[in-house]
Amino acid sequence: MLRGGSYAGRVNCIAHLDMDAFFASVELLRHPQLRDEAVVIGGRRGIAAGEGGLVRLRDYAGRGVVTTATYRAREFGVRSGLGLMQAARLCPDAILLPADFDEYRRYSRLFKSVIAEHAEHIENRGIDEVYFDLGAAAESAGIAPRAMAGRIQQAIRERTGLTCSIGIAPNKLLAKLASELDKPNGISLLAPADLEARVWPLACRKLNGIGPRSAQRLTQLGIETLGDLARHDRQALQQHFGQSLGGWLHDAAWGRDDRVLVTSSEPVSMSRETTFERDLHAVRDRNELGRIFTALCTQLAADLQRKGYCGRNVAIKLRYDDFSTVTRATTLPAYIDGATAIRRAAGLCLRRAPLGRRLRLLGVRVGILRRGLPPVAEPGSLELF
DNA sequence: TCTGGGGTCCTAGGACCC
DNA sequence: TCTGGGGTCCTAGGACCC
Repeated sequence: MLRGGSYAGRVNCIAHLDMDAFFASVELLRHPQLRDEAVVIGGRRGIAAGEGGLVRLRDYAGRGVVTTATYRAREFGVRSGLGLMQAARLCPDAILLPADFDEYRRYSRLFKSVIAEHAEHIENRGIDEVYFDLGAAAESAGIAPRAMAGRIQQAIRERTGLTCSIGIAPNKLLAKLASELDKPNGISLLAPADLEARVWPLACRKLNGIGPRSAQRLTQLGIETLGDLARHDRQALQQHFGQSLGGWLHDAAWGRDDRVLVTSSEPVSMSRETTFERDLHAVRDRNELGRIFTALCTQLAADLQRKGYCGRNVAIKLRYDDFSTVTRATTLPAYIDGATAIRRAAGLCLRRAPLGRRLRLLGVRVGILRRGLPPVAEPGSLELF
């Protein structure tokens, strides 16, 4: 089934545009007095206001990770994904702000609408990134790609007050890599001829698609840089990582990527999950767990209905106190979008999961989505037959 | 007092059908 | 009766990304 649109025509000059420290920069627009402070976005609901209405990282106690940090905070080693308690050790004086996703989404729509005024074929990559066909945009404006990128960067800055970095390359893989090379507020071109000098010295982990696990396995083979990877025997990589991943790793190190721009897509699944304030036990904390479970199903049903989708696969996710994770799923004969139906199916999944040890997270997901309302079981309709 | 929440895609294996 | 192959649907886990 075709799940959206793509654009493959005459693409030889792709741009990857990445907003600089997006959430943190939006917060600095709202709190300009914090511009020279180390600011960390993160934590969980209900960060209490401290002295002067501000919470310092050292005053925070509880679970949670850094979502984003300002460049000032990054100087202390604070990065996305770091536990807040660890971040507090590195930079106790940093200001901690809760995430305001409604506001970030508003700025996201704004900067993307600015790009859309200059470029036609745009691929969304989440809240703060896009790919687009810079070659076509530059051609219709009658200027060089780099000048076009500068024009868009400037327009975004004027309209949003935010800076971004743009990578320009013949394909998405290299464009993504390029946008990281000169952050913040940079523009970088990466041509195939630059591979040896500018790409191969980089750590494998820099490549979009090589995560912590693959990087570790590469290290075990003595492969640290993309140059090491490029020089490694392709067959040997395929022996080690499998036909598909091994081949991809080798191609990627050589800057080869023929993915097209995906300019529209339909969601595959929607989910809600929550990490508890403290670990809960399925039996001893039965009531509290039940309330949270039902609330997740209710929120998920509201999400589906607001966006106009129903689905027929329901899954739950459990994370135990040792951070191990299990999932249980069930596919239903009919599409649903209601809280009660989701709760019922999710409840059956829960019964199939091990509940002996304490839980730190519970999640509910609906998949096999379809646009529209679920079929209504009309009372008495069987009598027609 | 380590480790959020929302996603996508891939793989392996089993059930079932032809 | 036995053997085998291909295709589809489904579950569970895992890697990765923003």
